[in-house]
Amino acid sequence: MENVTIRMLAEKLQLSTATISKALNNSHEISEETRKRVQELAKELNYVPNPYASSLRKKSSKTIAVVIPEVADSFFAEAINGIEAVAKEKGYHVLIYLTHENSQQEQAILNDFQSGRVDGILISVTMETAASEHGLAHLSKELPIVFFDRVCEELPTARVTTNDKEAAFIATRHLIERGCRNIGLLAASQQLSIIRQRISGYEKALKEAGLPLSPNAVTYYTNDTVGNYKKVCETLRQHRFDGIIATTEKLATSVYEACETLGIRMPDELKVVGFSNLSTARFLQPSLTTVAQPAFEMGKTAATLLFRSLKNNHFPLAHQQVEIPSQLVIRQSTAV
Amino acid sequence: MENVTIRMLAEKLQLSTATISKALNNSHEISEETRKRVQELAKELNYVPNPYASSLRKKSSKTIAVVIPEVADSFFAEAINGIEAVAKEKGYHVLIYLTHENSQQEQAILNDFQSGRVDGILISVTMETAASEHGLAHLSKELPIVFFDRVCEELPTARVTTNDKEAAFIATRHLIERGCRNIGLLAASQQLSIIRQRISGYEKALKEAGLPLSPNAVTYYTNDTVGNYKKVCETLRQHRFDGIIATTEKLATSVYEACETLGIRMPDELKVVGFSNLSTARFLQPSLTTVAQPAFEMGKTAATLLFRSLKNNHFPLAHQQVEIPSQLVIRQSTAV
DNA sequence: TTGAAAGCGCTAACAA
DNA sequence: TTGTTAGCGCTTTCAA
Repeated sequence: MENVTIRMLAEKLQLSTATISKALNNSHEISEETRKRVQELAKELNYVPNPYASSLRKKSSKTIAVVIPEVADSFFAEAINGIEAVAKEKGYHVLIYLTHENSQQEQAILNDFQSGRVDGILISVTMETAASEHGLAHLSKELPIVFFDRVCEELPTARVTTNDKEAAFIATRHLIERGCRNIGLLAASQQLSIIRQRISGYEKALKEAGLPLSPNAVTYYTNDTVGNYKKVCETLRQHRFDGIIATTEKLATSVYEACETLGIRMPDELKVVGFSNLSTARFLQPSLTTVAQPAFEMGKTAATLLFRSLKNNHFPLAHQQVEIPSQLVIRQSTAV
Repeated sequence: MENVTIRMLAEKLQLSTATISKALNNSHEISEETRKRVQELAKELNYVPNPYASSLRKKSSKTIAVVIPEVADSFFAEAINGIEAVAKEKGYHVLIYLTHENSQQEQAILNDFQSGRVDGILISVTMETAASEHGLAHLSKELPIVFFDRVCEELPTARVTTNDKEAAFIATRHLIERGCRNIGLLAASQQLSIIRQRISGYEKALKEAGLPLSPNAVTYYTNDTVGNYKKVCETLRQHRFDGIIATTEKLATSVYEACETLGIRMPDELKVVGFSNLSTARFLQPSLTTVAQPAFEMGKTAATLLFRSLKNNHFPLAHQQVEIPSQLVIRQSTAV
């Protein structure tokens, strides 16, 4: 069986393709009767419109891109859930692109979007991304872009984050309240503004408690899991911290691994808070006190903003800076 | 700046659009010189081809669909990684669709693919999917489809699974060796062939050990996390199993939760093996003995098969039944 | 309320 | 080696 086209419907019904098109799109220019006739035949012949013909003509693809560093991370996985929920509701399709924390790859992906392949972009940038030299600024003039979680602060477009600074502040204060006096912070990257926010919240808490801000208490990591693990070991060995803030899920896991290797007992010798959405956090040994980010909500909100802008050109994306608070979930890794 | 098209290049260079098109596609019909001229101008003007025009004309979209029940599951997340790696290498785009274990939604998604939106499909079906009454059979005549993990055995197309039966056999035997005599199996669904495989491996191990096959030792679950948790509690309370095989990651987590609630001590009172790719399995309390599925490899293999078929129509997809073995990783949840 | 016609940007026969 | 031409399937003026 040939693919059914609008032309075939037109011939069968002795109507023009224009009429068919309008009827299928429920145009009110069309009489109720013909509309019904057309739609019935369409259903009967199992007509499915060719999306690419439509996209070509309308210059819109009903497709958005989600660009993220990785998918095997419960934050991003949940965020995708949120995005997908909204996209499905709006009848949009979701292209997914992984950057693997590599800004070159990210760049290449973004370049492709010049083509009109997608109507809008949801992105959480890599640890290496520096917005300035980034095609992102250019792209944002052609397409609506919404950042979620890992934003570029320099770019005047919508951003959905959690309350990174305050969450880190609260987490650090919690450690202090639990008796920690020498608290280290494991940072994912110098580049990321959300990490800078977290550091700043951490510093604020130390200052308020009158604790010194030792020079090497903040250490930085890359995308190299094995290298990171080694560096965590090194850091823990050198500094003899009594408290740790791990700013990513993977780093939190590395702390468990390092403690196992080094024979450091949590929480007695080291108390740990992790930024993490791990569903297993409560079953870890010891259960992990987490800064639980509203991943699903963030994805959903970001997508909602994007679709609002897609629906209405004049929607001021640049003014949308949504912050959704995280929750400190206290467990055994910070027990006294 | 207007969008640069092939026509604009043609005018600037005083050539025909046909020549431009061929030059850009590195056709050998074109002289080296004009090819260079064209490509240079293209680069200079930052020409980006319109993918939808090309798709419409060529009837191929350089896009594949990945249809999965959920993304917040380490198996599927890793599988996506594998798929994405191959897709990126081949220059394909990846549309992602979540069915949320709902075969109606799955159906709706699959229906859309009649449109030619994608060139091929990678799918892991829902717990409810019954292949027979399923549009899948119909679709598979129009598009190459590769199943991974959750396959439809009835459909004559490529399948990538792990050695479900044997892995379950080994896992069960392991429990028996560790002294279990009353082993329950938590099954995700009656419908899924991979679950039936796992059950059959489990039964085989019991039989070989001369253990009875008690009627309610296999319990079935749905997509309702809360409901499942309750049912797990109920099951554990009623049966007083000394060993459990959890056939999905989520069910394994539910066992931890249920044990906590019921005050059952793992591994003393209950030994547990979970089919799971949780990166935190080794840090759980107790660390979880897992059947670790080769998720990344399975995704990669499935994608590779799909692309092979895309490249070569005559590639006999139906004969590709790849099985990649899982690994039993023994940890404290099955300690004596 | 319907239809004729043009065209979205590209590719592929076929001709030159 | 290059160009002419037609057309992928749809939407959208504009005219009837």
